[in-house]
Amino acid sequence: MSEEKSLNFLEEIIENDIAAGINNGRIHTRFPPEPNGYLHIGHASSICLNFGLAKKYNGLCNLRFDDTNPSTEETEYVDSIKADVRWLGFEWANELYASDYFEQLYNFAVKLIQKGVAYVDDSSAEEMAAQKGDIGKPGINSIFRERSIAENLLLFADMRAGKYPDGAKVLRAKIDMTHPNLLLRDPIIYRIKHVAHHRTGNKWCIYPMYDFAHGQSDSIEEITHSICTLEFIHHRPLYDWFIQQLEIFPSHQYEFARRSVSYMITSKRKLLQLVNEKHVTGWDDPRMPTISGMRRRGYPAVAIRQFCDTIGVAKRENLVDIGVLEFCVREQLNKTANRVMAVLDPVKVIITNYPDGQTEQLIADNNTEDEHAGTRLLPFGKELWIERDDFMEEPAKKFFRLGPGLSVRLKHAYIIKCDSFEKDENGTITEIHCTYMPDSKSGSDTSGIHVKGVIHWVSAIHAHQAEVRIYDRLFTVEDPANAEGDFKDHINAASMHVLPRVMIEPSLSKAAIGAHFQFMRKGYFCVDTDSTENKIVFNQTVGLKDSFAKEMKK
RNA sequence: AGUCCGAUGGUGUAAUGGUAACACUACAGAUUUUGAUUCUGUCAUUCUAGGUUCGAACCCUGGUCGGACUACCA
Repeated sequence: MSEEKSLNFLEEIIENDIAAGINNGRIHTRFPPEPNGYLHIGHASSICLNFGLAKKYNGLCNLRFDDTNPSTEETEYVDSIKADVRWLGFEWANELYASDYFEQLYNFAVKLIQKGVAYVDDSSAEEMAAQKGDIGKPGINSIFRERSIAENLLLFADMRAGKYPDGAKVLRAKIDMTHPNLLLRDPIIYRIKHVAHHRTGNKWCIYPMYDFAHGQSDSIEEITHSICTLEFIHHRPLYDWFIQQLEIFPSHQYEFARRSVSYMITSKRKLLQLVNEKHVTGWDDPRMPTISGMRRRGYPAVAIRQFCDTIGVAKRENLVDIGVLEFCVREQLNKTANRVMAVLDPVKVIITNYPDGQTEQLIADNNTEDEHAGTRLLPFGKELWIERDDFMEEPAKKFFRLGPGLSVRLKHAYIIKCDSFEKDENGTITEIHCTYMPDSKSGSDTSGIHVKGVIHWVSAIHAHQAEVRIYDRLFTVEDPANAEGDFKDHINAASMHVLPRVMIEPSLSKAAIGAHFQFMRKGYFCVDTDSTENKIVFNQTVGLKDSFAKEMKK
């Protein structure tokens, strides 16, 4: 009964708050993306946290789009974000938009003016920057700081009415130009932008700054625990100041360290660059760390959730080994993916003592890890395709596969022995000649022969062809965001290999888009969205562990 | 320079004043009709100097190191 799992620091805060009766034990979180890009693995972490916490403590979690900058935001992104959150397995209590609060936010600003703690400033961006001071050096007051309340009210109304061009005026909070926290040196809270908004159209020509929208949006929604990443820690005093001045619901913000994963990049700006400059085929390129990319690559949602859970949450910087993510993916797929046979790099095997033209149907289990997975029929014949690297002309030590005089088990089928082989003028093996042991058939083996190696194969006359895309990490360095030079200098030029002529067993030819398989002894693969009626395309999701390859490297 | 945040095996996370643990990785072995899976084992950890205490990863003080902050972005 006492399967006590330790709490992370946020759970601890929440449990303490519940125990103290704060908000009567009500828990309400939110996931607040800006719709200016696709969600990535870092967002997945935040989604799992916010939705997960709400679920664990019988609370609610909103999906709120922080859409305060119309220049960068688009409906396409809204749609993709909703799809990704749902695919990850979460459903929001309310779908909300900061833009829904524009009128209320405007009134909040008016209230600050009336209280004498906000003013309209005509200074240019350069002037304000100059007056701001510096780290460790106090700023100086703007000459517009002491305008009368009446004048500020009038000016702000005129800003809304569109009487001024972009950049002519801003509304600022009047706090303290000498504050050690730069964010409290009279921050801008409204700016003029004659730009259409993806939801409000041309209704507004002034837009609140993120800092004047985010905290109040949380407050309006009565979010109890407003969870965000560490870089917003300096903003908290500002949000608290607004809440206090406006006398509205006191949401509390808590910050955690964003999760970095090795060989990945999670800057929306940089990801957008990869897309725009065609280093990848799109936001959902299977090499991208986006949720849509990982989905297309074949990572199961449950694996991503498990990953987020495994790496936990804390406040220190981190760089999580991508191997942990791959482990979670393999662990899920091992339980769920049906086993099939596909030969990625084919070489012909001819079984000389097998009758010409004969075929037989073998029974193959789909997944021994899943007792409900069932079996399928697998055709066998005289000519087979096997993997080129399952044959060695001069077998290495401990090579348990095919080579002159060596015997091997064909999975689900017979034991064969290699008698001879043929090469072309380049030294490439073209054909391998074997004999099979008729009494060694899987399931009814009476041969008494024991072989150590088992290889996969596909019957040549029954084989279908497929394109398979093999992926490697997108970057060559562990931490591309912090590596020397531009992050694009570290793009892995060989991050994708296309195998145009892979031999697949016939059962695979009608697999549905998105279906997961284990290609035995090779890895996990899924059917790509590029597949058509006549051509099926597979993505390699992740390879199998390969202790033999590791051994050979030594 | 100022303010704030952080520091536990190679990596990530626990231990909340009482034997430093779990996962991944690495390594070794067992099982295996996937060199997969599974199972067993091994290596390896509290930034530093003081203080409080019977007892400190934990509390206090100083230091060191790392990070964040100076957009009409979020």
